[in-house]
Amino acid sequence: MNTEERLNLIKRNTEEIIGEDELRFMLESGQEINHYIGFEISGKLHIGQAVIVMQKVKDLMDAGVKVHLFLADWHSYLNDKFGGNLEIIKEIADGAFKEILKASILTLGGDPEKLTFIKASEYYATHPDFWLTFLEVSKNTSLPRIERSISIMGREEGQTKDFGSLAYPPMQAADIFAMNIQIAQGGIDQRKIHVIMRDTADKIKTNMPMFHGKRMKPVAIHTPLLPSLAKPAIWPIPEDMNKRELLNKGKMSKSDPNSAMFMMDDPEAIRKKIMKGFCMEKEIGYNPILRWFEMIVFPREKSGFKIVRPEEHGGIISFKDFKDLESKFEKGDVHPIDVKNFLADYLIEMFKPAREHFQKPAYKKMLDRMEEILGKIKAKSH
RNA sequence: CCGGGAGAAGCUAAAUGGUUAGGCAGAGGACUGUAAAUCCUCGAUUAGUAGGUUCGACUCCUACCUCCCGGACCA
Repeated sequence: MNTEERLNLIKRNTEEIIGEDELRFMLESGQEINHYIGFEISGKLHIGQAVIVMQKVKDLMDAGVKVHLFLADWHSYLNDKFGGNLEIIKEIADGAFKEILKASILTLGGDPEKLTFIKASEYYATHPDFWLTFLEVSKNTSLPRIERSISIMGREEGQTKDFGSLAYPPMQAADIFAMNIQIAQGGIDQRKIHVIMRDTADKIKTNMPMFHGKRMKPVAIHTPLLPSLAKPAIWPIPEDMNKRELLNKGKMSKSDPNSAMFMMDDPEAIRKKIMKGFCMEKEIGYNPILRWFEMIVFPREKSGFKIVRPEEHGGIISFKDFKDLESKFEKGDVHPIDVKNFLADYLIEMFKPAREHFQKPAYKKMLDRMEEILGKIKAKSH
């Protein structure tokens, strides 16, 4: 693969890349590039993470980048995951959660053995100078900025937060510096923190961001968020609102079981969730189902695909690319049921490896154990 | 630590001490070749916890817990 091919692989299906010049420079140098993406330890990964985010991890692997999956156990504690129980968080991080990440990459056709995991708590224990970097980031960022960046933790604005949660953004930035990362990956919701990271990069002295002897700001790669299939909060959407923007805002939430889909969902559950999806006939402005085609199906079916329907509903119809699907949908040549049926079948087939992986007793046990813990925490908090 | 306020379903919210309205979300059904919209149906053996007063407590009292707001302490 030449530089251009590697760059294109890294860039495809991203929302944005901050620092493309640096990225190009690094690729041209031929030197090893360190990537990282942090995961909070929560329950199962919804497919926005397992498919969209992990596909980018695989792209980076394929482009010859050294990828690292950062298990952010301390961050999860700060963000009250698993009832804020750090011991449970650590256990899940080493068990079910890591296994889910491996299964994701397996499903996407990658080699789980090539993934490098780093657990935050272990990293901090062996790298005490992390904390000086943490202070340096903190010292060079304003309080309002930290507060603004904190919405990524899934909190509403104005909601009360403890002081510890303010440590989260500088920690995340310091993680990147301390581990000598050149590419920080995340969903577009991570943007504010990554910008803080890049803005403070020049001020850092202890773990100066370097690339083979040259000072360099880490690059940020952001993937789009897979929208929830639920109907928008307001419908019909007023003329002056940007439908696409709204669609991205309605991201999937794990806490809402109906808005989130998981790779290990059984076929009936997948089908049901797709069928429940909001999908207006001929509406292409706000249509999460079509957006899923754009984000999941077309990147994998580069030469297009066809939908086989009963004769009374039009018979076989094929699409060469997303625009083609959109225009046919807008004209009413394709019905919501047609695309829903196809999408359900497609996802059921696509997630088969993950489903089978977690049917193996050892892994199933891990999942069950995690569900059990989550259930207990839920019961306790009521 | 002191003072003040609050705690009712997933969220929100009314009811002079008389046996928990309503709204949103959710579930089921009808109608659409999906979903949405609309229409029907359902949902707390129960009010932060534990006691007490009373014929009767969400409502009054006491203690404790949690959260919010002030103040004190500033070595």
